[in-house]
Amino acid sequence: MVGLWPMKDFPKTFDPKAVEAGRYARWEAAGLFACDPDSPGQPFTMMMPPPNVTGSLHIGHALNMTLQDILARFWRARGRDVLWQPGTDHASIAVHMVLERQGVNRFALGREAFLDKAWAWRAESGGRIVHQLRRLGVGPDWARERFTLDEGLSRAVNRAFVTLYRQGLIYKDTRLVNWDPERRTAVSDLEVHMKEVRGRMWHIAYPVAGEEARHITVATTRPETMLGDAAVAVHPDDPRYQDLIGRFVALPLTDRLIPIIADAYADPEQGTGAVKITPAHDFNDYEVGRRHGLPCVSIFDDRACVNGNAPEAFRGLDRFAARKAVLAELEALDLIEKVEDITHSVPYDEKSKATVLEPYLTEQWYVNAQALAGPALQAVRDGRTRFVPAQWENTYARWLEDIRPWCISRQLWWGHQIPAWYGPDGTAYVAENEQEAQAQAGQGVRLTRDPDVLDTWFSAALWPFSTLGWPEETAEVARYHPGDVLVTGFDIIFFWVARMMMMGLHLTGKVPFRDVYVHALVRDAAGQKMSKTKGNVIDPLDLCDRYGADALRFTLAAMAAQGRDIRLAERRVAGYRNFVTKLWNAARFAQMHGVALCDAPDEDTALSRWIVSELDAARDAVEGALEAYQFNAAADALYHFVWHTFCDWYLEFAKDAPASRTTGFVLGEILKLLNPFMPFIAEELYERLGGRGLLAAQVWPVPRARDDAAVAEVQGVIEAIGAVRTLRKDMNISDRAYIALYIVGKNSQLREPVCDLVESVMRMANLSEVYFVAEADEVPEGNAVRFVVRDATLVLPLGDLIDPAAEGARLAGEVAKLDKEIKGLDAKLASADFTAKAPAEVVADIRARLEAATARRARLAGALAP
RNA sequence: GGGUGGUUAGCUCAGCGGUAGAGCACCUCGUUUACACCGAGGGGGCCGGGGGUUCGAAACCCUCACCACCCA
Repeated sequence: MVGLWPMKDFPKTFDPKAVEAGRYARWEAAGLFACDPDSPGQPFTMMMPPPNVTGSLHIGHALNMTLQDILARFWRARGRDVLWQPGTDHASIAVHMVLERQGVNRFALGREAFLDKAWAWRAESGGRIVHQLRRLGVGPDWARERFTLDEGLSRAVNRAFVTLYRQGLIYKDTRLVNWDPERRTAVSDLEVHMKEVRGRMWHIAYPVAGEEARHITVATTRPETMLGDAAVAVHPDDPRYQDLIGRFVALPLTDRLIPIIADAYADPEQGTGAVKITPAHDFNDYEVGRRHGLPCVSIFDDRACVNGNAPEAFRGLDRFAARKAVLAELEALDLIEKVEDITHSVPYDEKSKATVLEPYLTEQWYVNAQALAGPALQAVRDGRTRFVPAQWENTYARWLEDIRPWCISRQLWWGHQIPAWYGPDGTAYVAENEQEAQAQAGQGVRLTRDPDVLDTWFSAALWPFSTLGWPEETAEVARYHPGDVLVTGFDIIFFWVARMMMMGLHLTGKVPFRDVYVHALVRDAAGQKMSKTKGNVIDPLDLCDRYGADALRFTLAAMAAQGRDIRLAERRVAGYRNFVTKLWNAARFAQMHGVALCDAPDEDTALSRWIVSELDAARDAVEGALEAYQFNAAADALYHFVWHTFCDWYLEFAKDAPASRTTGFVLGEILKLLNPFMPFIAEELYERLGGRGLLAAQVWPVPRARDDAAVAEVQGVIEAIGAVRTLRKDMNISDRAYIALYIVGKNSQLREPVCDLVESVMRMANLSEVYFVAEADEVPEGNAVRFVVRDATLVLPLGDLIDPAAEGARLAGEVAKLDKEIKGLDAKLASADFTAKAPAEVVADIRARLEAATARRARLAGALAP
């Protein structure tokens, strides 16, 4: 099959847009991405971290998905039955926010109508990201796509909840939580974003009860919370306040007396050393309050407006208005001693970063995470689950060792409604469905379901097995669980990885995955985290448009070095786009000369055996790197082989006889090796070169015997050509001046390889003739440039083109350089410590280097002498 | 305050006990039909500072400085 594509249809550059969509559709239609439970292949399971249903593709997703797709395509080609499980999570609070932004007020609308709107939104624009993923060329098993609110996954959630509840590991408790007063819901400790903001520190004098003239001064950034103060604390050893401990202050603006207590929480160095204690509105104060049995009086309602526990005058004011009112009153009473401008950390909600969160005392559902953490820690300690890079084990372990109860209820509507029903007396009946709850309560008891939903991460924690049908004992659970690897970013080790470990081990007895590959964060070229507000966001779809998905994918892989963030500069993408073009043109060259893909190379030439050996080395490097999740090393090996070995040398040599089986063979193998990284162009070229079927369905190249002798031969030729080129440039000989080359050494190891490739050598080094001579005096008289390659002296008789003095100086310089090297190596070998203590192979290596340098010096000196 | 990672060529980064590397940028030459998104050649580094371990350190240990992130 020759001339399959007329040259006018094989332009000089690859147009990604023209082929990407069509290629993807063909892969999908061919069922290429589907797992095959009946296949004899060993399963390879990878759970896609489900993107948020409100999300759209950002560069972090692009990295995460590209790396997974590389693994999926690689292992599939190596014969594994790959299940890459896709889906999205329902993102409770994010969906609420999306609808809020559209002007939907859920409290006005009511639960059912709100949920209708949420589902309608999801049907229309939810999961946009799932379609964007196709632009990247990534291929999970779309037929198995799941959503965390799917019926099966919801059943898994109920089963998990009920199981843990019956085991006493889920319970209700009243404690302080982080509260979002706008959405009126609890939020996770992990979803609190501490932001440094300018604020003020007010110093307020509290009158000591029964001593009109005496005050104790407390400092606070939140004066409005004084209405809920339960005490003033001083350090037990603080000499200033010894006589006040146990006495009371008259809390201004109220008619309450509150005690002055001694607690080490009060820092004598800070401010006045006295601190107001508001147990219902501050996490630290809550602990102090518990230690001292103080009342815990909340002065806010769920919207953070002052409630009935505060004096009449302030009721109904929101927290910001309340602050103004309190300050005005205190001012009027002349109790404000000082106001300082400060910067301090204020808790905002992670999602919008706009709402100030409020510590708020409520009853919520909790998971006893401490009980689940032990097995999760143990599984990593004994290696059943392995972090790559391993350093993340520490992060994981430190968090689990110090884990707090996991608040799983949210006062939201979009999500898994908690499977708990209450009787009229408040008794809770926890069951997988209402019928069972009714059965527990007894017929005729009126039940009301708990209105709250679960933290989205609760269902996400079940993802590795709920997607496979758990709690049913499905064939998929048996085959694909536990998974082989989870590829994710470090930012969700706590949110997700740790929780999957805890839930997976507890509910299934197995770790959810063997390896956790933790990749970097993608930053901008200056190392800044990308954010919309900074305006430094790089849009992966835009990069795909401008450079092609293959170039973007290859860039991300090439920069994904372990343990380091990626600073993505656009010119790197452009650079790898150039690599795509280079590959394209290599194939174009082959096509022009009628090369077609071939199952086996020629065996009869050193050139062929050399490139096949180099190809095999590249295959080996890529395999080893991918098995170890060293994506950058794999990409580098491919880049170097394709460009600097295949294109720069092999194709140049091959120009004398381009249409060889070897060229067709090596090109085909290159496409297979590149397929995981740049699937679009690889597939396109595979077809253009007459490949059968789809490239993406081909098996990975098998190892081949390498021929070290052929490698050494061709490398000698390459060195000789390189040496001639360098010398020409040094001597300022134009590329167009064709000159003769004399190789001194009739039995040189260079002789045969150079003779075999002499046409190429002459073309590549711009030579007019190549002569082999036995002795240096056979070279014609006159000025010449001499240099040494391996065991031969090469001479370029250049006559008047060179200045003999300059050439003599150049040679002397070379000799001096070698003398220095020889001296260094000699010194090393002269050291008894070195020869005695260094490993034998290192000593032998130094000896060999010394010998080579000495021989080289002798040849150069010989050239210098006559 | 506690923890983690980083500091290697102008830039972005590999390498992590045995001759300092890549890509981009830069300089010189080149448009002979695969490719100027190219080819050929070249310059450029006390591997953050200081100690130590070792026959040998960019790499291992200690320490300091600065940067980034995570947790309080």
